[in-house]
Amino acid sequence: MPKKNTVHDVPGTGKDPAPRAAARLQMADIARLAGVSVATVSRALSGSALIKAATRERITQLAQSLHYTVNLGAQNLRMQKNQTIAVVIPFDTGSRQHISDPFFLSILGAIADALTEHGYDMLLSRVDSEELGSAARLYDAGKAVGLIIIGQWRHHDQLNQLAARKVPLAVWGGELPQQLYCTVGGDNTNGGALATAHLLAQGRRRIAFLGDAELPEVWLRLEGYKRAHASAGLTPEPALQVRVPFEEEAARQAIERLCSNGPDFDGVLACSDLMAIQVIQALRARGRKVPQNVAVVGYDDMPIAGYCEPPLSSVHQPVRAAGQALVDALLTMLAGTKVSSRTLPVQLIERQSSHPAT
Amino acid sequence: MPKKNTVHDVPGTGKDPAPRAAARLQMADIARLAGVSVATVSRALSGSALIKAATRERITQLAQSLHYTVNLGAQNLRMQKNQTIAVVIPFDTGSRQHISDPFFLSILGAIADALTEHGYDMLLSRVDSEELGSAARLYDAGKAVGLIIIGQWRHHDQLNQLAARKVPLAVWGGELPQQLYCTVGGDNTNGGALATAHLLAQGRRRIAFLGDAELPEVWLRLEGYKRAHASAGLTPEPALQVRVPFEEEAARQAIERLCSNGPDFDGVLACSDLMAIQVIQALRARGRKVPQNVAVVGYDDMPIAGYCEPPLSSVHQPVRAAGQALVDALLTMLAGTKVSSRTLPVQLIERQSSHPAT
DNA sequence: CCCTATTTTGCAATCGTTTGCAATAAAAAA
DNA sequence: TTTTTTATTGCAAACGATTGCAAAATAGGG
Repeated sequence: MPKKNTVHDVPGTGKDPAPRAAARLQMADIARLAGVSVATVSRALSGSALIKAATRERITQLAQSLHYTVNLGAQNLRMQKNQTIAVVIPFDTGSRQHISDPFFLSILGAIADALTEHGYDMLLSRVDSEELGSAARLYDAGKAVGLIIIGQWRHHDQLNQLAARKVPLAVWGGELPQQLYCTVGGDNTNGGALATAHLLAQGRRRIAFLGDAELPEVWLRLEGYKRAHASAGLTPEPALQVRVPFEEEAARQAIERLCSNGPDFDGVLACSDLMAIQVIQALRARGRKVPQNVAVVGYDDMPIAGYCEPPLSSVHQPVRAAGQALVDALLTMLAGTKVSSRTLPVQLIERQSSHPAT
Repeated sequence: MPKKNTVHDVPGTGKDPAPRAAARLQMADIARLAGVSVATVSRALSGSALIKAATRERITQLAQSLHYTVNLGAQNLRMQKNQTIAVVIPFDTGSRQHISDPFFLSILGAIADALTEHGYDMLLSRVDSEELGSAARLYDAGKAVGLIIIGQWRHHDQLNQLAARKVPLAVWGGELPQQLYCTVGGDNTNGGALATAHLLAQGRRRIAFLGDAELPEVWLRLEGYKRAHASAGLTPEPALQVRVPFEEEAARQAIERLCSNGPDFDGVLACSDLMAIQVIQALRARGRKVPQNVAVVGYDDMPIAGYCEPPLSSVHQPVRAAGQALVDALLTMLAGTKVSSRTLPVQLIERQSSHPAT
């Protein structure tokens, strides 16, 4: 059988009986149309000085008018390059809803922008956080030259394994002791400390901490919480440190449990704004006033924080800078330079949820 | 001359002779290690029955232990296939913040899931909405086989041009008259009508409509708003239809202007939850109570809607279904079947922001 | 008008896979 | 054993681009 599969169906021609998808234009087509060889077309399109200016111009025009663009797959193959970075958003089995946390989404936007700026494409992929290792699939398969992983969750070890395999990797999260990979993250310890100190300064003495300390970032915030207490010469009550996962309704339930059984409290540090908002609502439902009876501070300082009722105090994370930093880290890594983890400064935004009514 | 041009020049590095990026493993390596030809490896890894079971097993093991995966770029090239879809999020020049609207982000998550389910990879890209045409770059360059565009904004025409060029395209947005491309969207007209009818049923008679009617989706909602008035035998006052772009603070300002100058109103239909929340806050600041003085309904029904104070009535859009539908539409289109636009049902979720206090 | 520089162009090999076909090895039949 | 079949494997030509080198075309000098 002859090489039949090289159908050069010029789009739109004739009455092709099989409604094939408009045959892709390729360099050979342009070459034929311009009456030159593919080599010439290739050089012309890449602006090589070897090609006579007139020819180059003519070819460029032609390509443009036909909306021809070199096939990046083939180009990458030949040139051994690849301008794609995979961004991985892990989700928890079962409640696969992490992507809905506004914070992760906004950092995603920041990363997208930073990558675009550097001329990279972004491959987005969700993987089960239990199988973070499989995040490297895209790397192993050569679809991406590096990985940015949003959140380390409880899988420090898997990330370490990836790093050990020399997979280029930048992770949004907290810096941990035995860490082989590079992280970029907000200063969680300081964030926790700032918020706690602020609440203490308001005279609150029984501050509940809501978050899942199994997650490195949260654990660090808890450290800050403890540290702030220590600096004030206080010891926080363990029962006030409540394990609350990043899940729908979890914060509300936690508060309700706390109100019913738990020790009393007059302040709350929640590990996300979403949690904080639920807390406020739950407290309201119980007839406790915010901030009069209980002062509440959230985390992340998403846009909604400013629009709540009462406006929510929150620890601001520098999202745009974070995206930039992650991308920078990965790219310098790819350039062969060793990079160390970075901690970005955070800032407490005080609003009414943690102030006596004015 | 020997094939010397395989210089793995790491970008930026000057004269480093050694520190090359961990040479990528390829099929030839596996072949050498297994003592067979690449053809055999290729067949073994694809599970061909031509290869003796024992050999196949041995090769598979070897590849696995070395974390080898076929290079998808090369594979795609050879097999003329491509399992990547580009998802485009347009942003407005200047205020490049559309991606921060929680709604777009959550639909993004839904699309990601649907694509993963079908075995497609997702390339995320942001483009200036003024140059929507350039969204096709990824398609022309063969990096993606089709496009999903989130929001048509004010660029119906550019989308039509893309469609005319036969770029496989599915767009989240409203269905318009002269439309060549396929859209999937919520039933905006009905959404607008439902919300308005609800407000009318609460006895509200002067309902402000906040949104930018230049956007097709908003325009359709406005149609619904008018239709609902008509069915009730009423005529809405034009001055109550306020043009508010999807921008930070815009809704607040609009409400303030309305309170100061504009005609009086006792109900508001806002075109996103974010707007609605700003509205509530702005009204509060003016001393007007929600819902007693003014009833407010939002749009999208994002998770925050339920957590506001008061909880926000909103028109729920089926985000997950939307993601699925977009992906389905594009994939059937790619399969060669013609698909027509789809309108998904929406649902009014009544909460306290539009009810008399109970 | 011929010969040598200098531009422009094209040939062909290559990137990492897949796959039709021919070649080899093993098994079955004679 | 020799011959025929039937399992296994390898060769080599694609896929759509890039690029070193040589060939062709043009220009410059006698």
